[in-house]
Amino acid sequence: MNKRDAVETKTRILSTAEKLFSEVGFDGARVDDIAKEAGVNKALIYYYFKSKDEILDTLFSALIDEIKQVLIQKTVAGTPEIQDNIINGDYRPLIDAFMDFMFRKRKIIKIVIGESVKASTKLSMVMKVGTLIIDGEIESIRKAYESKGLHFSVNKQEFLVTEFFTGFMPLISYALYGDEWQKIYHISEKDLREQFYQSFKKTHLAAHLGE
Amino acid sequence: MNKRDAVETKTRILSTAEKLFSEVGFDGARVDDIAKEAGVNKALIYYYFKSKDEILDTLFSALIDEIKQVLIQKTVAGTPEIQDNIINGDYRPLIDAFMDFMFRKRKIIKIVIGESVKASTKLSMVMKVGTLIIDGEIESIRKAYESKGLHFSVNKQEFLVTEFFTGFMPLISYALYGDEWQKIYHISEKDLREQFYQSFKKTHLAAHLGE
Amino acid sequence: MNKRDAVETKTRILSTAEKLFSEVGFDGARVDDIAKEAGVNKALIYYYFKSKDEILDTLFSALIDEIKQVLIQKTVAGTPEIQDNIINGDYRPLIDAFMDFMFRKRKIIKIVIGESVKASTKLSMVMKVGTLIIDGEIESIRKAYESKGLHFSVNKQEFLVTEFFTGFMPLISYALYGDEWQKIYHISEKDLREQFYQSFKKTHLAAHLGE
Amino acid sequence: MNKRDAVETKTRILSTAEKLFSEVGFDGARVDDIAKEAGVNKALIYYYFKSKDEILDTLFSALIDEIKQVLIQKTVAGTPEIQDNIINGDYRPLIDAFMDFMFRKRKIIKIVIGESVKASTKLSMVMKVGTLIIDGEIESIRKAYESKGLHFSVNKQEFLVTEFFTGFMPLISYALYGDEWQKIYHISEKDLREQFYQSFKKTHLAAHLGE
DNA sequence: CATGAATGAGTCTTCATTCAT
DNA sequence: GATGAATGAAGACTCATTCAT
Repeated sequence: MNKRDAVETKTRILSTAEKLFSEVGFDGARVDDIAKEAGVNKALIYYYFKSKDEILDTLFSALIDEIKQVLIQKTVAGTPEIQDNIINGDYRPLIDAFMDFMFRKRKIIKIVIGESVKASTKLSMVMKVGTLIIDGEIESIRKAYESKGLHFSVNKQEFLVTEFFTGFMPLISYALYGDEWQKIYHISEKDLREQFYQSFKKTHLAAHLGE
Repeated sequence: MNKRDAVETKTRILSTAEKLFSEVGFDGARVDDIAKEAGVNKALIYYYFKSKDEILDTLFSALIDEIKQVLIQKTVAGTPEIQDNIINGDYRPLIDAFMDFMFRKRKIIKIVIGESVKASTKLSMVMKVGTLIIDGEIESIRKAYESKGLHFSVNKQEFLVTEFFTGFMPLISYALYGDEWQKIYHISEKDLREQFYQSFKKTHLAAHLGE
Repeated sequence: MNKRDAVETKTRILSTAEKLFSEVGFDGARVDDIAKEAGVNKALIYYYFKSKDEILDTLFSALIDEIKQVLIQKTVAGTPEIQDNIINGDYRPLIDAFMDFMFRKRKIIKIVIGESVKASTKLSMVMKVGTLIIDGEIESIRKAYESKGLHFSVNKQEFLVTEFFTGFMPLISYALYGDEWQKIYHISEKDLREQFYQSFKKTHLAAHLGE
Repeated sequence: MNKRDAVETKTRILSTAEKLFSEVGFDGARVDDIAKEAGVNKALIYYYFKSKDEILDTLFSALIDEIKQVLIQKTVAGTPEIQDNIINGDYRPLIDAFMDFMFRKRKIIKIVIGESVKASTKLSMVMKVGTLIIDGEIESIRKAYESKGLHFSVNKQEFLVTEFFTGFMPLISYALYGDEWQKIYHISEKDLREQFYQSFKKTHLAAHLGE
């Protein structure tokens, strides 16, 4: 096997683990099953990863890296258009980008949430990621304002609470329960997302606008 | 041992299980530890419950029962005062009652969320409970309106999406991460709750008022 | 409960145990199940019997007692008619009595055989019972002969081997597998028994006659 | 470890299980003890076998395979000499081969009988094996006759009953209780076998000859 | 006699992890 | 890189038996 194959093998292990962790939880997933479903020998998993925990850590790190990437791309390093939209209160493109990302990553998000509710966890990944995103958001908005010569100030603590509980968590919830909602109410992802966006707009975003 | 003791023993097992499940997750909790911490013989747990799963089911059922109880008490069967408040858009007492309940029940709520994100779960408890609560809410509001000879109508699907994702889930999030937030930001429960309420008011509740 | 009921309760426990032991083996049977099926409290079983083993011992003792009873009644203490038959080589009534008994007792016989094949068992019940019966048989034949002023002599060891392996064990086998044979070959107990008797007659009994 | 070792390990587990099952019964045997006595890690047993039951099944299958092998070798595919013997009514070599086999396999035969008397067992192994052997026997005799231009006919049902209860079961009994008999009556295997053969000859085989 | 509650000592089975090749 | 074999440490669940009333 050449390097490309090796990388591919490791990736296959990771995505299989992601799938299984999201389906049955981290504790519920068996390394045996990951091996079987990934089509590799179990010992090989331990060749690539020191432990089952390290697989999870790798997935988490990758998630955080991607989030940073998306944040930078979609906000801070966003096009002048995006920045205009933000100032004009048209968050639609931003939210859409975010929802795309979240929906695509819903498997690992489920894992993160599943792990975060265990009290044993040190600093919950959710708060870690939430704070990360919100900080990025603040920065992005500030930058947008500044690029127009405007000033943006905010009560950090108040802002955080609002963003985390009424902005970030609803979006996360969409990633967690969107699938199920579609099934129960026989609604397409597109339609549900539109409904969600309307709700989000008239609640969370309305507050943004109002400020 | 008389009947009272037996009931007490079973209750002790249940609350110990609730505690451990919430701390390390359902899979992470050991029946041995539940027994040890509850001060009972392990076999006794299996005398009262067919399996570890049945302990969880019992906790879930009890939660749902309590929620129904609270709902009825605080809304549909509420005092005229409560009903007046609803019509006047003063949801504070209602929300407070709810947050009290949720904060008190945060241990089991964490378990529910932890289990709900596993795809294997049939109909996620969260959606079950969420729908239950929202239906109760609708009924309560309708009843409040009708008692004043007013009419209350709502687009059910739209209402559900809004209530679930931007109303129910933020409240759940408060139960999930309130503790951690307090620790990280060195803020008391009372203060955090006030902040949360203000955020909730200017986002979710504002939409209610606006309708 | 008066004494009659108490006896009845104990009997019910015994017959339920006999049934379960024969169905799933001694090890496979649960005291819990005996209690449930007998409709008594589990602790009550321990009031009547010191242990699960003692239930088995009681069943075994009762079996041996009954065998002795039957033997005496049907052979040694048999009517002159029976004794005539024996001398004339007409074992039919004797064999019939025996098969009746065995078929009726097939449940406990299954238990005895099941236990006897465990090497750990001290002296196998089977050999104990087998020897008991064969000794009785010898005595009965001798007595029949003597009552007619005839003499009956036998090479004990040779007789024992023949009686045990080609006489006693086929009869036991009938008790063990008669039920199943009926089911598989769709044959009534009456017909199977007739076939068995013919086979037994032309093999084992023929040798008796020939002597 | 190479493949040869692996096979050897699995075999060791099987023969240890066979030994223990025959000593204390299937239910009485502990997987822990099998592991300890086979000198392997307990988990390794579950690497090779899905469950304790599967160990038993494997032993049973192997027994049936061996029986088929012996049958073919000793009868249908037997030498002309063997076939001559059968026609001449000299079953000694055949019976000897059979008794050798049975005595060698007495451990697993005890297990089979022990399990077969449990009503829960589907189609009792004993009847399965018994029928298998008897069918093979019929075939072998028929073939011997035909090779000499002779005709062999038989009433199947009658033949089966005779062979099973007065031929097969006494032989089985010898495997079950031969050991014990030797101990009780202080007789060598060789002598007991001779006695058994004489008894078998003048009962079961005499009927064969007479036909 | 009778019972619900309680227990100690297993018993099978699982699982993350490692070893030898 | 890759694999079949092997292992230590638990884990859920069971069961005969006893206790208190």
